[in-house]
Amino acid sequence: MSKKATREHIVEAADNLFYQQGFEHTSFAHIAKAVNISRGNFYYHFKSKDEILSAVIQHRLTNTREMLEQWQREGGTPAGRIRCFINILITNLDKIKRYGCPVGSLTTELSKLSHTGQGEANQLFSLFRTWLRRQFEQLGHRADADELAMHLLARSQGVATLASAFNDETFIKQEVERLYQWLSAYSNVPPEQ
Amino acid sequence: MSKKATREHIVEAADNLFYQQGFEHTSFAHIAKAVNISRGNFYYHFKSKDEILSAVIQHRLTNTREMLEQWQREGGTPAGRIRCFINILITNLDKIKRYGCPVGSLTTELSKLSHTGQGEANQLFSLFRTWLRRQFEQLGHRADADELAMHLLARSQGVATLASAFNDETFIKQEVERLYQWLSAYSNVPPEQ
DNA sequence: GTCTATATAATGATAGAC
DNA sequence: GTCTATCATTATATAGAC
Repeated sequence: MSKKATREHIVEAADNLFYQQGFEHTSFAHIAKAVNISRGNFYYHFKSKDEILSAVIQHRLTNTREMLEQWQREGGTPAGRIRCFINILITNLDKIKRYGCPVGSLTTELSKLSHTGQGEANQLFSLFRTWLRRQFEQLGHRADADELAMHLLARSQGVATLASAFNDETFIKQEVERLYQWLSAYSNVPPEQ
Repeated sequence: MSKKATREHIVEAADNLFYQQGFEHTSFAHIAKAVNISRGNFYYHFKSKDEILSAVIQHRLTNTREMLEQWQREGGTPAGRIRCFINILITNLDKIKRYGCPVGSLTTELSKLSHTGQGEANQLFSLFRTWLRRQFEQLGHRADADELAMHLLARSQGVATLASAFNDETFIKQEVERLYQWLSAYSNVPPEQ
C-alpha cells in the first residue's frame, strides 16, 4: 500500500475513533485494528500520537472549509446559508444522537487534558464562528453579528449534548424548528422549511 | 483520621479532579496526592475506581437536590426559581469558563467510554429537567413544560461549552441576559435583573 | 486504617529484520 | 513500507506488614 494511502487511512480511522470514543481513550491498538496494520507501523507515518491528533484536526479543518464553501455557493441568501448550518443537526442526526458534536466534545476533552492541541481544535469552532458572523453581517446585523454567531453555535452545542445524553432525536428536531423560528426573526425571508 | 472523614475527602477530591481533568485522565496517584494518602489505601474505602465515580455522582446528586430544594424555598415565584437556575452560570462563572459544565462534560465523557456509570450521571440531568419542568408547569405551560425545560438545559450547556472553548466570560453574561429575556416572554412577571 | 511492596495489564514509543 | 520483538512507563488492583 502506498505511503499516502496508509497515512490517510490512519487519519480517517483515528478521526472516527476520536469522535466515537474520545482521544485519550483511543489507543494505537484501536486504530491499528481499524486500519489493519501493526502498532509499530504508525511511527513510520507519525512521530507520536499527538501528531496523529494534529493530522486529524487538520483533516477536519479542510473538510469543514470545503463544506462552508459549498454552503456559500449553494445556500442562496445569507439566511438560507445559516439554515444550511442549522440543518447539520438533521443531516448528522444519528451520529449526534450517539456521540454528540465532534467539535464540542473534542475541544472539551483536550481542554481538560490541558493538551497542546487545544488551540488547533478551537480553530474548528472559529471557522464556523467567522463564517456565521459574515452571514449575519450580510443580513444587516453588523453590530451584533458575532454575538448572533456565538449564540447560534452555543444553541447547536447544547442540542447535541442533550440529545446525546438522553439519546433523543425528537428533541433535535424540536430544537431545529425552534432555531428556524429564531432565525426568521432576524431575516426578512420566512424560513422555507 | 476516621473512616468517614477519609472517605469524604477522597470523594470531594475526586469530584474536583474529575471535573477539572476528566474521569479517565484522573489517576489514583492524582487523588492520592490531593488527599495526602497512599494509593493502596483507596481499596480500604472503595473496591475500584468505578466505585469512586459512583460515590462522586451520588455526592453530586445529593448536593444538587439540596440546591434545588433551596431554590424551591427561596426562589419566590416559578419564574424567580427558573432565574435561580439561569443564574448558576454567573455564580459559577469562573469554573464554567475554565472547565465547562460538570454535568455535561462528565456525561459526554462517560458516554464515549461506554461506561456503566453513564446512567447514573444522567440522573443529574434528569434532576434539573424534572425540576425545571415543574416550574414551567406552574407558569401555566402544561403542554410544553418538558420541551421548555429541555430547551433551557440545552441553552445552558451550549453557553458553558462555548465559554470554556473561547475562555470568554463576557459571552456568558451576554447569554444570561438573553436567557432572562427569553424567560420573561414565558412569564407574566418581567425579569428583575 | 494506613502503609509499602508487588502483581498484572496496557500504553506510547523504539530497534531492527525483512 | 511493514512487520515482530521489546522497552519504559503508567495504570488499576492486590497482599500483607504495622
